Amino acid sequence: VPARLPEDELPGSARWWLQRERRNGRRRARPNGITAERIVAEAMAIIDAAGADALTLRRLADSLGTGPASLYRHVASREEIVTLVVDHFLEPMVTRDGADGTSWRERAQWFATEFRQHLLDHPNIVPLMTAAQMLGPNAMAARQRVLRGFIKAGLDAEVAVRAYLVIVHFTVAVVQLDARPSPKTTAERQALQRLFASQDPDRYPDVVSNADLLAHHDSDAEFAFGLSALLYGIDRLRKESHR
Amino acid sequence: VPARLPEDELPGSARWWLQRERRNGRRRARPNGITAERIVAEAMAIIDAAGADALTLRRLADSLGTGPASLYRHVASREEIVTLVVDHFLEPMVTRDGADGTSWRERAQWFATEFRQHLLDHPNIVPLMTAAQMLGPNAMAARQRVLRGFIKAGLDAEVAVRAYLVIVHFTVAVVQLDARPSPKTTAERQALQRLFASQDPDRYPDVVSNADLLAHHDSDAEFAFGLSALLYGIDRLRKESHR
DNA sequence: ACCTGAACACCGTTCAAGT
DNA sequence: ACCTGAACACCGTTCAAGT
Repeated sequence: VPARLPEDELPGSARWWLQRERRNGRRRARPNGITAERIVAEAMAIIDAAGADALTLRRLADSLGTGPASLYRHVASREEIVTLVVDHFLEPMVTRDGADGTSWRERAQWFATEFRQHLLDHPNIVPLMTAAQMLGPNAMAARQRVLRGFIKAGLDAEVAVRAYLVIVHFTVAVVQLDARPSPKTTAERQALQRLFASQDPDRYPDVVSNADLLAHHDSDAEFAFGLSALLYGIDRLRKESHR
Repeated sequence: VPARLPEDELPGSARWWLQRERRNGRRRARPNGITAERIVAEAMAIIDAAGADALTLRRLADSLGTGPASLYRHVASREEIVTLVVDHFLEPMVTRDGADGTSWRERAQWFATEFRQHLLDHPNIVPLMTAAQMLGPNAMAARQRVLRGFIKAGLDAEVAVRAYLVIVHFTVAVVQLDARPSPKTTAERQALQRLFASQDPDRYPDVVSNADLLAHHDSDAEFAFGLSALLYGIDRLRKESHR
């Protein structure tokens, strides 16, 4: 069993990111073509293609034409690679933009929708977002972009921060619960409907009689509904704080 | 590499639960005191105490006084154990009740709050909820209880189902993103504040100037806010469908 | 017939030996 | 000084050998 670092030194924690510069100064000798960046990019490709479980240091090293031991010159652990992959994944959220010169609600709608789409485009990354705290450089840049947009559109800083947090959490959340192992193919939906319908009608009458509704739940609609409810709520908050 | 079952045979999927009875009929000889139930209860105890990563078949077998191979007489894989642990965890949600004879909003508030508290009481289980589809017997019973309550309180079946789904998803989601590896100790909060404050003020001015707000985000408040926004939204939905 | 010790095919990580 | 093959201490799972 490897000695465990103090909790807050875990890759991805605030302290870990804070000390990253110093650590990287020490490390990072002249490599033989392999860099942390190439490792992270390749790791993300493997995860995208085959899922997080398939990300093996042996397979990753293979893709890069070395042995697993060589990776440790650029990266401290598998956990660190995953942390860096999550930040790498967030990179497009920095540059993408639209919704300029519009209301904060339109901006929020745009941001949430584009973020959700990016998550849906990389379903194998989604489970990793749970453990991630989104404190890397790309996460910071994306955070700045969204906060700036909200503030420019007239939100108080405090409301902007709360709006940002609740929207990010809600979006990751809904995608997460929706991008679960069994994708909703027609066959899977039917199995789900059958499972609900086959329950004991004496014990679970409402599950049985609503089997269709429960099985055919539309995640796009749920996202749209939840988001609009949250934005509506934030708007009420905004009006209170303006008074 | 073990041959991979078809996707929908994965433990926890609708098909898997549907075929469980048949499968269990075949298995389940007279054991020597070890049962699937004892395995699941002990597995949950280990996860509660030491986290999901600590759930090792060797350690689990040790706790039960056997070798790892013996577990395979009662259970097909580690994955199956985890699936059963999640359903076992949901058991208290079946029996707990309050808020009888009240409005659907009070019931929803009660249910969401008690569910969140149960999740917060078992933080090491929370990450497992992501992959879980909550289709086991206890999940079914809890589903029935909540739907029944909503319908009794006057909601249409369709609105009740949507309300149930969005509340469950939102609750798991917010707890999930909040129960992340680094619990929010004072020290961790300070590190977080320092991280935001130490960003480049030219590139991330709004992150730097709002470091305090970003770091001191209150998850109880966020949950309360999000939930009330969702309930308000459902109420508008309800009024539309009643018209 | 039931149970399980020992083995198999993997892991992430370390470190001494090579260049 | 840098790099990495080989080894270490683990996994989940299987199966032949024991009772």
